Amino acid sequence: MSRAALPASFYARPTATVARDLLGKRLVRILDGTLLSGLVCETEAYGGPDDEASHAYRRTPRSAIMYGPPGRAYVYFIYGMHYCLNAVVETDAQPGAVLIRAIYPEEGIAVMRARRGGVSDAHLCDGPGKLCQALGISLAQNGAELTGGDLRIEAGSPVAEADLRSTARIGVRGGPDARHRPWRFIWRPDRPPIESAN
DNA sequence: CAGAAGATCATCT
DNA sequence: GATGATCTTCTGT
Repeated sequence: MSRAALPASFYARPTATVARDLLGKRLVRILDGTLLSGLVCETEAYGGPDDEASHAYRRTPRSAIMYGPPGRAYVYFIYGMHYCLNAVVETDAQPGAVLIRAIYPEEGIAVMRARRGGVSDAHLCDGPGKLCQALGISLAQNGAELTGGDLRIEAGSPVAEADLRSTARIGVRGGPDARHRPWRFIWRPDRPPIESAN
């Protein structure tokens, strides 16, 4: 499979575009020397001057990284117990971020199971806090370069890319006019990649 | 410095 | 569908 990390130019585009295009891409995490990965299947777009829900709506110490170069990880701690992983997108003029909401686990599933404390496979990584727990992502990864290293995003598999060429396979919810809900992009492949392997 | 809210999750009814 | 867990971050005083 292709193991080329996406270049920074991939992220230097409008937030919703990046959120859409991240579907099917491979999120890779090297944890204690073990490779864990899964295909991105749900994202959410935050950004733009009118998005009050975006952490970049106001510039604070926490959101400062969103004003930096695109292609880095923005990790924050929420509800006293969960971490959320974002990709910084756009430019310093239009800061934005894409929340990675869910992935289909593919590699290193045994490790993910252990880290998730016995939940069923269907719920290993089906939420922003869950995937961070499964992949060992915390504030230590804040600011990490997603273009290479222990936390990176690679091109998707040919099968995933082909499936995503059909717009019908992508669900979209929210948007600026839907009660200020952020754009959410959902990809549900015909055959969930989880095999009983690993 | 106090107070409230929060891009969530697991569990319970 | 509702609730508790748990604490950082931000805002107003």
